[in-house]
Amino acid sequence: MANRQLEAHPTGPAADASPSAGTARLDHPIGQDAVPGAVLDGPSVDVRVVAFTVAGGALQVALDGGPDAARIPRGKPSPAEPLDAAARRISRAALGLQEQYLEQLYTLSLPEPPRWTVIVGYLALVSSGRGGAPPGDGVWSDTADLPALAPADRMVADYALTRLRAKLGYTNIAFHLLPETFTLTELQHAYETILAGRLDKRNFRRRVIASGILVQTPDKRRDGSHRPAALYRFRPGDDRETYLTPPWAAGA
Amino acid sequence: MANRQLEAHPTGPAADASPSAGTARLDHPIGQDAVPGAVLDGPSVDVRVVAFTVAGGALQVALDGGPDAARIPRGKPSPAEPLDAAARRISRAALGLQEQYLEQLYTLSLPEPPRWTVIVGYLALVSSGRGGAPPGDGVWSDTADLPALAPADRMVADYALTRLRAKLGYTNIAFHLLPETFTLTELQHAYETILAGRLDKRNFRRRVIASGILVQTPDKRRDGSHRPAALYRFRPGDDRETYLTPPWAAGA
DNA sequence: GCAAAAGTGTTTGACATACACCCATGT
DNA sequence: ACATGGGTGTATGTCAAACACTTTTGC
Repeated sequence: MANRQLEAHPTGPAADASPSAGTARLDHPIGQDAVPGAVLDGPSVDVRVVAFTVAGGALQVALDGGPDAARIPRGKPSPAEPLDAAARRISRAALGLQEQYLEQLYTLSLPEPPRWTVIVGYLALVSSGRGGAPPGDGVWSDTADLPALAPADRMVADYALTRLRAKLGYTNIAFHLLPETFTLTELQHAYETILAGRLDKRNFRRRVIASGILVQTPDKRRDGSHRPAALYRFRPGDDRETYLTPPWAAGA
Repeated sequence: MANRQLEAHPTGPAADASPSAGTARLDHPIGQDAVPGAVLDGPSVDVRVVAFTVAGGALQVALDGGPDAARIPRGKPSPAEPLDAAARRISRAALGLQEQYLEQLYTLSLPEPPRWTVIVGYLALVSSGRGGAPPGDGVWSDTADLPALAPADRMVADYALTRLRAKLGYTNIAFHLLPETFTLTELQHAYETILAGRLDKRNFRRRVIASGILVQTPDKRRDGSHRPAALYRFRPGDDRETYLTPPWAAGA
């Protein structure tokens, strides 16, 4: 059944990026120190973190694995490690910085060779302040122009983007994509970038101010030959996302 | 492999129904040349289904395992089985009927002895038409008066209830708890039972009618010494829940 | 003084809420 | 005729959407 889903993805070249292709997959989750011929009785658990940031007016996703074998950052949780902790660790290793938001998305089971794998997908948001490219072979890749991905990676990435867009409508999640201080115009641009649409300046400002999650700093930003913009800060404490993440998520 | 047999699994039939139970793991991708005593490097995957129904004016949860060891119905997916399919199978085995709604909730990893376990939690809704008690040692237990549960079970159950309540506000999920035809008063009572609060009759009817998800049947129900009530039916097709379940969830 | 982005209010329609009485039936 | 639950409409407030001009700065 799951195979049908995978094969139904008409991504074309994506098929070649499938985990089973090529020999250069030394970092495959189970390829590390597997005892040849050992009985592997449970599935391999694979935590995959789809990390977004906003840069250059575009929504970007962190990928690693090099340009010809792009992959979503991933890793295996150790038995004693909560899944959320594993996702945090993987995210930080792949990005070289702290994500501002992390949320479990969905879990799926793939019967694919070389091994039964349970994939736990996570969504991470990274503030655009942390600028540069991720360390190692990681890159930030424009969501509008993604390289070929393995079908499972593409599913997880597509779903992460869907959820990110949906959550923009009813949460304050977008603030996690901005640097510590920012102007209202920058905030609005972040929304517009993710939603791929325009928003009314006055209505946007009214709503976001009325929501009470912003604090205006005394500082202003002088940007060019025009009036300087007031800088705002995300009010600490209103931080935690609420009911979509279980209260006990700390132990996940 | 032997460890799998040791894992407490009093579900009886449900556990035995798993294709992977027993010794013949011939379909395992790389387990063909099994070496006894080898390292068990993957976790046990445990799908747990929190099934709700409305009966007797109360919200109830399906439990099995007997009165002194009440547990949430559970089972193990086989490697080739999508998690959603496993949840459906477990749900039907435990309830002896088809659930009307099934949604993945959250995945957590427990280092607890006797073995590393990854729990995938599901929410199921059962229409109150299907009346009686579940088969075997299963019972419907009032949510207001739950027996003692293992901590993990209680977390999953509490979270399922939280999500159910939250989703009532912005989805049509509650229709899955009702029989095929029902009166508007019954529908309203279901909402009130779950939310533990009163709703205004006229506003409730106006909204639910305006939403367009109901079709009035030509029939009426004569109930007592009062005017008969019109029977409604949940319009088919508006059925599937939308953006909280991934589009590819069929393969999960 | 002009270009360029920041900032600011009012009007309008849609929707949620509060609220009370008549209707159809069985006894 | 009366008891019981089924069924209906109106007035009010809240909130989101549409819409255009003035302000501050650098050059």
